[in-house]
Amino acid sequence: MAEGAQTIHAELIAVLVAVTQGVPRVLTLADGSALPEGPLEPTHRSLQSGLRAWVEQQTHHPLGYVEQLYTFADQARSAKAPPEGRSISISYLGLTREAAPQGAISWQDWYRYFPWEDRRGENKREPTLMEARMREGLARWDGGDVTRRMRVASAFGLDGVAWNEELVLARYQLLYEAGLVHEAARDGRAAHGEPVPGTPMVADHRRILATAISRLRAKIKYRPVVFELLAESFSLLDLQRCVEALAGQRMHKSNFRRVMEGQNLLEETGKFTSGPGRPAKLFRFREAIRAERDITDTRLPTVRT
Amino acid sequence: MAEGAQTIHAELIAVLVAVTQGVPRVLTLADGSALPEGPLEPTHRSLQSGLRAWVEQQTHHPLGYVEQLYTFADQARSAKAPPEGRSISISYLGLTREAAPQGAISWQDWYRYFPWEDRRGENKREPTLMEARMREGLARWDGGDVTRRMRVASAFGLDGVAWNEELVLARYQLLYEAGLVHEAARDGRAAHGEPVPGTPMVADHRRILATAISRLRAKIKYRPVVFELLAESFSLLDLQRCVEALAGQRMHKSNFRRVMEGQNLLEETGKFTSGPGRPAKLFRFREAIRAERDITDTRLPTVRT
DNA sequence: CTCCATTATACTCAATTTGAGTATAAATAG
DNA sequence: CTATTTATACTCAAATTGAGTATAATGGAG
Repeated sequence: MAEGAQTIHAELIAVLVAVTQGVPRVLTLADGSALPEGPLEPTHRSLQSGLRAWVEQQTHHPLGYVEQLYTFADQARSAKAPPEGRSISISYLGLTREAAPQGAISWQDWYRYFPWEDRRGENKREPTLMEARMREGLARWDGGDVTRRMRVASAFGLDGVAWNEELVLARYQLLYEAGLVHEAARDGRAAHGEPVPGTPMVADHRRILATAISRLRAKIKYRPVVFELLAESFSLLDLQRCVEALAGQRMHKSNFRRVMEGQNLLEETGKFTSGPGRPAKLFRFREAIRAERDITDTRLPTVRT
Repeated sequence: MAEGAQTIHAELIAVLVAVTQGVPRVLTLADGSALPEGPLEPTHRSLQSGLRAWVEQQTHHPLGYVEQLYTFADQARSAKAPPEGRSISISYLGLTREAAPQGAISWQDWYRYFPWEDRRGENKREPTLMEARMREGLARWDGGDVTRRMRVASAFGLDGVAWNEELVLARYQLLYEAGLVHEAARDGRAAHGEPVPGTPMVADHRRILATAISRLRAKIKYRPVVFELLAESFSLLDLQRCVEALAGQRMHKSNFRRVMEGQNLLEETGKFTSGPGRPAKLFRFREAIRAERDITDTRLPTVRT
């Protein structure tokens, strides 16, 4: 940080999220191994508008909410960069609804990349087979070191620490350091056991995805952004299922209702669902909320049913 | 976002914060009108390490905590950029302790730029003269428009809405739109009254500072980062004063103690303060916490004494 | 040495918010 | 018309919060 400019190559990377029938999905290149990215065009007024334009052209669907995630410029990233310069990647999180993918892109269940992050199926708290294997590998890595052991415990909710669904990145990072994800082997790290299940991605894309999930899981707790993922009108259960899909955790039904209804975020449409069981009221988000998304608080109840 | 690279100029901008005797301060160029910035050097391994190196060289003081804030690339910013290309600015928030400034830099009270953000002095909730003037200007701007009026109310805590200290950026943005800060006039916006008190800064530096304050005020509530601003050992009152300085709000003493002591973040040093009044226990932050900053939760009590 | 101003620390208590249930209502499928 | 399914309404104890009051330990003034 002193004098002189240099040639720099800038790319945008997008993590586009949709939730379809209880499955949180992310837009990827066709085979699911990479996030969509492309160079920053001179024609774009701003980063945000550049990204918006590109996404809407690709997906033919409006992009509801966009948020900047992180900017990377490590030299490790500059493989594709000009010889003398370096490459900067600016990543974004975008919320949208799923549309038929065009061309070489496809929607993938994000838990495909992070199977351990989906805890909606768990009942009596018997660890899954996968969890058991993961713990073994991590234990082999900590090898009794107290600091390491504590990091593992607080990230994965062991030794009496509660599971925190926001720590997606911390968990991925730890698995990477322990050599338990494929990317670690690829980057030449020592492994401490079989890789944990979960599809790898190109370069650091899986880490970027983890960052996005962390951010989103945190954000839905205090800002009304979930509604960008839902249809125009929805029942309280639809809303709950959507939140649960993102958080990877089941929630208490009555409490969820109580919290949501007490916040003046929703208004009734006057219509009802049909189908098996008692019809549910359909709601929509109050339009004023959308305009003040950045200012309006939201609360969500915590875990389990 | 399609093909072709271009020449891009990248800069780092730092918002360095320290708290000295109840005053939150920010490192600026000597006259206080700009934040320190400089081009990204090819020698830096990563953005973060580049910033760290630069800051430590300038201030001769270690930089405790660093966090990326936001990356801008609006064409409005590219005045200094190469003719055909554009300029990207990556901004950072850093926490440190104040040291004698070297060369052309100086520490400034951040409330100098945002006088309305300091509400520690307020007692009976009679609006300040400044506040009254500000409200007038904002009312002139909303001109009865319901949406505008609501934005103002929720950002500034009017019409029964509670003041939210995190909305620093929203408030600055609103004042800018209403033409009530100097930068607005400079950029050729229509004014709706006298500019509100508060020193302007070059380009969008004041907005960046607002972003930093927002982030920091939010962060101290859930991550243990305050201790980067405190001396090695401190009393509970020192800690409280530091948090209050950042939040711009006074807090309830007993409740502050209760929350801080119930969290296992602190450990006693065995020493005590001296001076007027009963000596206070001196604490330090548990070292393990520093290592797991990104994982460990913190809670803070809310407002007022 | 005593009293006072000053700050620290310990308790108290009501109001609210949470977590976890149970009970009742309104549909559809056979 | 009965079982099944989902929605919605209540209940209740535990925990957390907001706002105080009471007591303890200093240094300084007289």
